[in-house]
Amino acid sequence: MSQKIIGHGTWYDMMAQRIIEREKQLNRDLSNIKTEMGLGASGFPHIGSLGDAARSYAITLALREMGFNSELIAFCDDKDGLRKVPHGLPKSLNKYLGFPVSSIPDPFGCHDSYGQHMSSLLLESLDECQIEYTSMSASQAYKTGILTKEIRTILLNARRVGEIVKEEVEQDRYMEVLPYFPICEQCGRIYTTKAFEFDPKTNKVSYLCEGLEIRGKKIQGCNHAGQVDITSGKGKLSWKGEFAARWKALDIRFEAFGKDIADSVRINDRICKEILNFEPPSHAQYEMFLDKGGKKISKSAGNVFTPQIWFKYGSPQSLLLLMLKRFTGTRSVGIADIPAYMNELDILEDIYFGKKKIALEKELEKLRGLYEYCWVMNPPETPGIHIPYNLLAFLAKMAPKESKDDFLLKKLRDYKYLQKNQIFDSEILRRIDYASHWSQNFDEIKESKVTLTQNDKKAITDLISSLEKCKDADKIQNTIFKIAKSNNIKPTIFFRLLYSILLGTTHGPRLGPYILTMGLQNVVNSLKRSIDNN
RNA sequence: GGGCCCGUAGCUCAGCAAGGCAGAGCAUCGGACUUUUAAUCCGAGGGUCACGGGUUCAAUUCCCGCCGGGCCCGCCA
Repeated sequence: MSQKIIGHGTWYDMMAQRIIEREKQLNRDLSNIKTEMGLGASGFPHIGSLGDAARSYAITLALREMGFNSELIAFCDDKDGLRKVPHGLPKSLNKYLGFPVSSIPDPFGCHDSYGQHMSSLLLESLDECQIEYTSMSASQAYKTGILTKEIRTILLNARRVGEIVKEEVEQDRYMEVLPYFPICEQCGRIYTTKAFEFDPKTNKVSYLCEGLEIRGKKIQGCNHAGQVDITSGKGKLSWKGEFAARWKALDIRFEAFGKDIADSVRINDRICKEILNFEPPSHAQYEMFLDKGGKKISKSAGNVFTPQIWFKYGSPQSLLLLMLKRFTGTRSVGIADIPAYMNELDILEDIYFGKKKIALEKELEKLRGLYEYCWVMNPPETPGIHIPYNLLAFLAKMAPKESKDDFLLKKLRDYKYLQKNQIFDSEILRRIDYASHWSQNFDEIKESKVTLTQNDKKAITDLISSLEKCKDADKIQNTIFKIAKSNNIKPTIFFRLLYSILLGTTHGPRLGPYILTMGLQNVVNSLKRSIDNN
């Protein structure tokens, strides 16, 4: 009954404790507990890839909070072959299908290779979130030979590997083919080769470049028959085996994974244990992120929801909140959810700083912990100013282009979010930036046609002639009321009408000052147009 | 064929990996205030937590089953 709260009370703390217990039972060295994430480099990284990192890093943080050293290894799968040209990239890349992504030129011309371009996009987003990692890449690993011992063991036990694969997923392939893909020395492709013999004396694998069918599409091989030295870096293990090799060689103790590779992980666990004699790392399986249409967010499909897109509208912490608040469960996510996560982070911040009370201690600790994880354990010392996202987006939309900052400053002071003489700090500017992007892209003022009655038209005509005489805000404000009343229109209704014409919404900022900032003549023109259009 | 997730207020969902109060936002309705300002403030209604069993002093939460919706894998990675 008496429940002691573990760490910060989150799932990550519990998992970390479980890992420690397991490692202690296994009697393994705890001086540096490594977690790992794999990062794909064959397409634009989507937010799900960042989720993998966020969750593994949260475990690393939790382990550190418990007093252990821990390190996140970001392992870049840059020897994977290109299977499909991602949407939005030139068709000319088709000629590189089957090539390791690290040997394909960067179509953007800014990195050493296609693979490096893609993986750097994800690494940049990790930096943005202040996720610390030790970067490694497959090409580097195979070249420097850190996996050689494991590769040898796996190839020498290829028959057993084949049996495990068959037992787990009923796939026959590796009963005959070695779980190793040489890069064809003649055509440069990797998945087209079939490795059939390993000579432990020379470390050489014999292969035939016979081609491979992927998703119904055949990638042609060149029929070259050759040999490759496994220590040369000119080939790689199949995923069914490579994880295990990595885990052992790098001494990995935790790796989270998406359910799409659950089978591979299960197979690798067995290979790791039964063939490499190494207890596989602890695991946690998470669900895929779905886009709002319910389809898996895929690296090669169009309209990829990338971390970079998120950062346009929301903070890194809000993205981490999305990733960390729940571990299980399929998540549907779209750009439209960003404001909600921004607001939720503000609520968490209120809880963290005790501004908002939570009755249950367990609940309180968990939410405080979640907040700290979102800030990768470096939360701000003082709470920020919490301007609701929607309000900012709304104000940003309403603001006259020429004097946006003045307008926002005044409104935020009026609404008491800012003190009388307070000016924007970097935090508020950031929020304004997010909200402005939002309103520009998703809430554009529509040129909706407003239907006017004869009476409306008359009132507006009256307003036009009065406006031309007005010079100050209060006078304009009063004039609007007077005209509404003199035309037998309820002020509320009349205001709503004017907002519709001028802003395309039913409400907005105090009209007097707004009309002045917009420019009297502009307003008059706009009103005239609305009458003419009816 | 194998596996996973979801089902909670009219809507969107939180709560479930640590069993102990049925929750939030929006919407609806009522009231107050109003020279409009994501108007604001106060209040109300709304639930078989999909369904059936089990464990338990106690189950939305854990276990088994079942129905419905969705996803992943079954090439490669």
